[in-house]
Amino acid sequence: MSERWALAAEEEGDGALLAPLGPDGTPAGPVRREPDLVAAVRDRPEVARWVWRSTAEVYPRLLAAGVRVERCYDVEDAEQLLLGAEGRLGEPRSAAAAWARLRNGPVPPDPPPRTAEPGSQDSLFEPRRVTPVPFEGLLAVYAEQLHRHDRVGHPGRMRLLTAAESAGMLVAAEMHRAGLPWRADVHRALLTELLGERYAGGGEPRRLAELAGEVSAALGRRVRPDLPADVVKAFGQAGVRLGSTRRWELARVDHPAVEPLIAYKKLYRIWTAHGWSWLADWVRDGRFRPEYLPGGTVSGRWTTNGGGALQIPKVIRRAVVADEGWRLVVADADQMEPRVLAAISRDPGLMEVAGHPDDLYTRLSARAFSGDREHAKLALLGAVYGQTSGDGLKNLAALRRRFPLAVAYVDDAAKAGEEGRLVRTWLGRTSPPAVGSGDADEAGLPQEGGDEPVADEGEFVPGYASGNTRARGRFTRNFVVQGSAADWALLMLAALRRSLAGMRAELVFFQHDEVIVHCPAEEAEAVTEAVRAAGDEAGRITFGDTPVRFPFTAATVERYSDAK
DNA sequence: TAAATTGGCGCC
DNA sequence: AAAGGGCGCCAATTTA
Repeated sequence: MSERWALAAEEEGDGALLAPLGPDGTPAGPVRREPDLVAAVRDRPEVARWVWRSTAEVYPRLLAAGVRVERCYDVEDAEQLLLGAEGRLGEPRSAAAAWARLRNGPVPPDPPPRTAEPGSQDSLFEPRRVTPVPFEGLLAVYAEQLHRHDRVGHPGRMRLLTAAESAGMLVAAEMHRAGLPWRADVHRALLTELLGERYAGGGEPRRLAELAGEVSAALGRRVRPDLPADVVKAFGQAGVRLGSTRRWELARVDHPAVEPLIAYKKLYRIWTAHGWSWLADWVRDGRFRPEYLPGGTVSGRWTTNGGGALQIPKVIRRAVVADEGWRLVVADADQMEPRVLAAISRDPGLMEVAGHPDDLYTRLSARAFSGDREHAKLALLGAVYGQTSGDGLKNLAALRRRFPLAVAYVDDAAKAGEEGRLVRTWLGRTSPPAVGSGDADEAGLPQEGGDEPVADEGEFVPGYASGNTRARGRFTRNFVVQGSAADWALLMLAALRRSLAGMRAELVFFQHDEVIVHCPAEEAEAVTEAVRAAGDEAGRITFGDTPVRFPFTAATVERYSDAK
């Protein structure tokens, strides 16, 4: 049937340790050592799931040898998710730590996170400094983890979550390997067009220097536009008081320096964040290969390491061009937040609105906002983000009248946060505890030790400032929606990956609710269909039996910038 | 002098 | 008119 094997790379050399696993996760045969990890996997196509310490440690080696696996179980990722579910977030998550806890031994701290170095696109191949765990430890931790799934609030959902995020780990490694097609020549031409030529001695390109000159001329003295303090001072001398140099504040000021200043800031950003040095650092052989970290944010959204892959400015997307004869299928999930809110709150009205593939906000506005789509959208996003002022509040009242369960769902999450309780996504990813709350979670599980996670020390101290309490409420309010959307996205990616397995198409980019698949032109139609199917399938698997649809806007293009 | 923080802005 | 969630990255400034 579905065979499961545990696998570990030997610390030295190419060898591997392996063991077949029984239904309860314990070894079903002797541990064996084989001299070639890649061959060990390649020669066992019947294995349906590989259990290993860390996907990032093992899978790049397999991919480099052209070997893919169907499924895996990432023990360290699962440890992190289980610790969260148990209200123990912040305890070390390494397999070595989990093994130490099982034996009541001293628990080693986690190694610090690695940051990708510019230029070293193969950072995934560099072994991470980890505390080694013996193979018997890995086996024991895995078997124990299976039991721990049974003790959380929703065991079935938790099993789905750990399996899905493990699938995400496979996708992440495969996307890193494939890379986003990137035309350096197009990028360079774009930079020259926007920024002007570079001067020989370095420094700002021509267009930036010109704009800096215009700003200075308008303010009557030399100003460095990239220094907020200098800008505020110069405006002050010109009789304009600024609290900051943020764009929205500048845009309200009537002064001839504003326009060139805003233009400067926009171009400066492109120059520093996605300019010539970025190109030299991150694009190699026509591909941009960021390192993806599934579950890199507390809410479960992915992050990337190096190159700012999730913040590629729209104007730069012209450099993302499919290979000759190939296309990019660019697909965006439509109105994901309200659809997810409908599914998790089970609000009948909102589920009905979200039960169609056409524009949700239009339907919403027809129901509760006399056809005003913008108001409908603002009200819903305001509810999800915890907006505290503006039009949002009046519109929120209308939303609450028509969709009481949906609004109550996020209100309850906000209340939980304000009271220092934990909240969870639909599949069971848990919010980090409020630092300073010190309480065990609602399941009444004790918290070991007095050390809180070091992150955010000093924020959210109850009783210190009500502003922090409210901020905590906004965070948990958003967490349940954003995080459940991330749950869905994992299942969507897993489903899409499965459908693409028989094609030449490759997933090359993922950004929260958007995917890019690079494929031969003749496969584009099938890929588009696969994406659409993956969206709805993920909706069914993640959220169960609801009428909510998860449609995509998909475009087949040669350049990323031509989508939407 | 190196590490941590700040301001700003890109994306969702 | 002004404001609400999550990030990463850069340059400058402050802190240790």
